[in-house]
Amino acid sequence: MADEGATSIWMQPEGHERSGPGRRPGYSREQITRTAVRIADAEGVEAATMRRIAGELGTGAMSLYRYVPRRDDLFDLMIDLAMSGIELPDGPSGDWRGDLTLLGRRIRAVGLRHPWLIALLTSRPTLGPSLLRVHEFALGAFSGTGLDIDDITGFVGMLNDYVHSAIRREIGWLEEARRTGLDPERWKRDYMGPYVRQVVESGAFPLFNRSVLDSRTAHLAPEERFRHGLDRILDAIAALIPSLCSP
Amino acid sequence: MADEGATSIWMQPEGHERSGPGRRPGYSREQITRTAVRIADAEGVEAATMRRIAGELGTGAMSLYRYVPRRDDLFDLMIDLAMSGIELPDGPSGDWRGDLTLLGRRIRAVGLRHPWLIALLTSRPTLGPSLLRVHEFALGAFSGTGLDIDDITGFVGMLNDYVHSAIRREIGWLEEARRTGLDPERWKRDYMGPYVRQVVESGAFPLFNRSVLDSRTAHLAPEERFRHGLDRILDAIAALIPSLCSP
DNA sequence: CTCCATTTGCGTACATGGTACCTGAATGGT
DNA sequence: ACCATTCAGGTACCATGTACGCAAATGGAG
Repeated sequence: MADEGATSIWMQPEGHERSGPGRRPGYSREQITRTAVRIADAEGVEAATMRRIAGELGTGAMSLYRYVPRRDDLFDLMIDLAMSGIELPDGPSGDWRGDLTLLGRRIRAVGLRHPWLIALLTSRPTLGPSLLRVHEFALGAFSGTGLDIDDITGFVGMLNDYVHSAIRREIGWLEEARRTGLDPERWKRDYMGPYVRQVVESGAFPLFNRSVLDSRTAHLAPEERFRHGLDRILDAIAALIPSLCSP
Repeated sequence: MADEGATSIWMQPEGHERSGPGRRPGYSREQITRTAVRIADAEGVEAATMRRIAGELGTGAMSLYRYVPRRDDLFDLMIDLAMSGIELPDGPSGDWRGDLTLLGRRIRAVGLRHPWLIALLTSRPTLGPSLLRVHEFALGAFSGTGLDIDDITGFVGMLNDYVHSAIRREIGWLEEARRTGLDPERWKRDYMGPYVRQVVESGAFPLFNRSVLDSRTAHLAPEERFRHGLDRILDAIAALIPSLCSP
């Protein structure tokens, strides 16, 4: 074979669909990816090791390498499988705000269902087909506004940035607690709590203190807080669309 | 000792400043952190292993554990050391746009100088003193605008989100190329290029195609592109500040 | 049916990582 | 001079990704 693994995983077909001689494959890329996702959902992405995935499938670790070139490529496949769970209308509805609100909520839903997703997604440049589909839908939401493609890309970027970091804020400390082995309540009270309390009581950062103590949105339910932030981003975008602001 | 490592690294002093009996320490937390940062800058954060850092200091890996409870805590220290390199005025100047532009450029500078910084920073909730100082400056930039603390927090978040993801876009693929062992030019041409070309030529994602092919900002110098995006975010924020829009 | 090139299954092995544990050396108070 | 205390760092353990090699399965050619 020429240059195995020297190109993107999306350029390498499974290769198990010829009809020549040789033993029939007993597994599949999708089956392996699904297993990895299931393990990562339940115990974190660091639990989805090659041996563990293979064990779950009843085979040896090295068998997986007949289907996936490297572990990093498996991450790309996991990301794309998770993103494929986002159901979207076939095209934009004409109501860009409604479309993007829907998209934001769907992304949040998969981000919570797969707590490893956002961390992987933002840790490496990846462009799987499902991600492209989602991205295309986001771009399409602005297609009726007469905006420049650069402006559209920028707005979609702003939205993505917000959605990703909001999800990270929502689950980041939970994941960190899990990684350190403490239960979340204990982590908040014994691990992070004392330090934040010390910082607050020192009075060295008065505005930080206000953002911790005087916040009204901090007491909202997570979904409400997400929606509130998303609305602000959409407000900001609306304020910058000339055809809506100064026609 | 009671509960070593059961609390944040920022709550655990070095402990090497008593005057009782016992051997004098030969190293320091800061020295170890500086060494780790130097290695990570040159060869990536994955090269900054405990053994490697210790070797660079001429000692054994286990000696480091007298100064740092876990490797993850060392990451927190590295993040904070890098952030401490950001020089800022003592307080806000009154020109919030100018202050935040300055801050954005400074963060970009350290993000490029330490290509591992943004990835670490966004991969775990950490709140070191230097990060707090920078955050407080960002919050302070809005202090003269009469805004609600929740609004200020939201705007600072928007800005942070943009700055972080812009830096990631700028260096993310370079880092990925280094991780896979290819030189950047080869990675772009042989690894990612063919896939993007295939996607473009398939015509399946017309708006994605336009964002790749018809972009004007894509041909700007990196710093210009960063400034342009930052200006758009600041425009968006300005448009949402009621005291500037509808007083 | 028999052979054989081809492909998969997977055990073995290696390099590398974090870090628990232990011994010995250094140090300052009594 | 003794000794509790603290640091240096070697050894060891376990987990990880994955290179390599061989046996088993498979379907076409004769």
